[in-house]
Amino acid sequence: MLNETNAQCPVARALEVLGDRWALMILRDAFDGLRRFSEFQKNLGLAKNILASRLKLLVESGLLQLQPASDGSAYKEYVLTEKGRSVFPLVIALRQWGERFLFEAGEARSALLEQATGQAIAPLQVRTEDGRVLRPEDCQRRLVRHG
Amino acid sequence: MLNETNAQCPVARALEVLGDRWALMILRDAFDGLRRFSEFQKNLGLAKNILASRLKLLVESGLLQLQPASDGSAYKEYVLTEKGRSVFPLVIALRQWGERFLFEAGEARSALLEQATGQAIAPLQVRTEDGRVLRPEDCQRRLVRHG
DNA sequence: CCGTATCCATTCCGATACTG
DNA sequence: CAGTATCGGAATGGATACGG
Repeated sequence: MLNETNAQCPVARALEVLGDRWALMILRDAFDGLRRFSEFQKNLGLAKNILASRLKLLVESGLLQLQPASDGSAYKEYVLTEKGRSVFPLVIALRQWGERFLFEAGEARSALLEQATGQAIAPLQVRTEDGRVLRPEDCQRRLVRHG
Repeated sequence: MLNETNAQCPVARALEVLGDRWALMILRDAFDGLRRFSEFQKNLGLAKNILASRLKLLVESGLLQLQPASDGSAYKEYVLTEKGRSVFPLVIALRQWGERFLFEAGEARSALLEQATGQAIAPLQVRTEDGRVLRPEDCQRRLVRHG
């Protein structure tokens, strides 16, 4: 997918790992606390061979890590690494965008922002380091390229 | 891709639109100021028929909008709608994650956060509405489901 | 339970040629 | 310039069977 220009683009590189159809769904479930192969499979409803290959990719990419099962059983668990946990803002961005634009009025949107903490999440905003909110128009032609 | 469980998940819905191999790359370029068919094609290096179908999808999904060309030529331009501009934090999240984890030390990372504004972007953080930083561990089992 | 191996259907993508 | 039409190959996904 990457040509020479885009090989230097961090967005393009990130999409090489995360742009897959299942990667972010698996990570979403991992953030939800899922760890076991069968849990992912049940919740995602995808074929086992596909799940196996995606999990392997995520492990190889360093987003997930295989660990002994926490319940003492003989099996392994897939747990997020620091690199994987760092995808959190991305998943939240997806979630907020989906909530805002992809639900009809009738679909109980109000409940969607509630968390286990009982505390709503504030909308993600892009800010400069001095605290100003940065809008897309403000950084045209510099989002991608280096020079 | 969506089963019944995930059809109600805003992350899954968002990925139905944005999880495509090209959608976020096109939007990235749109944030960079690209508007014309040929500009996208040149920068992304994908086949014209593919680009045409993706642009059509993005227009149908309400992320892009066809407008008369700003330079007075006879052609049309693809410009971001409000819905499309709202993907901005997501692209920034991708970018920051890519910069942090997908570049080696030798690859001039320092320049990557510079913007046209000359001002660095602060790392995106997920916060509750009362201002506390929210980490993934804090909201297990409530990221996706409603009930 | 946790995968791997195999097979098949479908979808996606790139290249090319063509049109207004 | 901005697409559409067509085609072949590659990648993807699902189902099933099998093994540790």
